[in-house]
Amino acid sequence: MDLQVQHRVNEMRASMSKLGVNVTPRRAKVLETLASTDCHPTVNEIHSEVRRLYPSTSLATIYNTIELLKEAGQVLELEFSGSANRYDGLRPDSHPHLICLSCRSVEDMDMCEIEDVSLDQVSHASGYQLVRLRTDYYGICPACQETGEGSTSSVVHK
Amino acid sequence: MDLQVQHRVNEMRASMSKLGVNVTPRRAKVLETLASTDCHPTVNEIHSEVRRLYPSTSLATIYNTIELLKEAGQVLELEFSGSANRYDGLRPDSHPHLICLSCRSVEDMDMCEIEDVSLDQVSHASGYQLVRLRTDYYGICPACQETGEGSTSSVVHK
DNA sequence: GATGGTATTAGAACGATTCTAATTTGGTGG
DNA sequence: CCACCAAATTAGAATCGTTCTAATACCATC
Repeated sequence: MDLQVQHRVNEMRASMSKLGVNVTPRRAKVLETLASTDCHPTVNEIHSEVRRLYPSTSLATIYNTIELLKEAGQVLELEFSGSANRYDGLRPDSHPHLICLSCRSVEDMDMCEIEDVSLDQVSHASGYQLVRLRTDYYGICPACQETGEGSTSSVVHK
Repeated sequence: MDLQVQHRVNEMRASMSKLGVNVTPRRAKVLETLASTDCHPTVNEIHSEVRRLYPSTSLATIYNTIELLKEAGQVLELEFSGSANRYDGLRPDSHPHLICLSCRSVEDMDMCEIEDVSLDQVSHASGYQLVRLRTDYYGICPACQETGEGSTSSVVHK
């Protein structure tokens, strides 16, 4: 396993242990899967991956583990109503994403010149106790533009 | 009907007509419902409201009308995976919201000092053809803080 | 080896959304 | 006034992601 992945998995483990949750082999494999990709996998994708090692693993275990990770603040959940939620275990803090309306890819957006307004700032101004921020840009990714997928209005509005 | 509401409904009608969609009485009532509130209603809430005038209206008509409004770019859809989507017909352009994790309220966030990074800017830097931006702040609203709903970690993480 | 608590499983239940097929409506031309 | 057509609408089925439930498996400790 890549050293960086290993390091991130250890962080997650530590966080869970601190909550009194014990990290079983299946759970560990969920952590590793999340720490190994920046593709923001769905529960099903994680499930498939865990099954390669533990073929009898049920979906419930994945949902369960993700719930625990959420409680530990170690995974970021991106909700979608029409399709499956996506999860980011590499960077559980709030950060912006680029979402392709055509191929449904989700990638981190890292632009040095973009600075998110801090939660503290908005908390103070609004009176809310804020814990999280969602910032997602929706459009057509460069790859889909090339194949012409991004040119019809139906796709854009889908 | 309030003049401002009337004005907004007319805008929506015009947009739909331009697409060749005709605005039937039931559809008009959906528009009016959306234009009359800044509470970001769910499909069910709109359905109930439309039923007060046309009791036989089915849910499908509401979904259908909202789909048409989306195509016309006249409603903003806020997706949630665990609960029903919310709709903003007053301001169909991308704008930030404050979402309470306790009472599930959704309100517009209007802070003059906050300036969203423009889609054009991010489009240029990322290579995406961007059409929409989602910016939502999650936390506990002032009302829920008072009733102590915001103090338990379970609520925060729910 | 028995006991108790946690983890896990399979499948049922749930809820929002979408789909489908049948019916209704409203306008147009005979 | 009626027949006809296209669009709108309906009720209910189907779908799909997620959550719940009850039973079973696992594992440490006594």
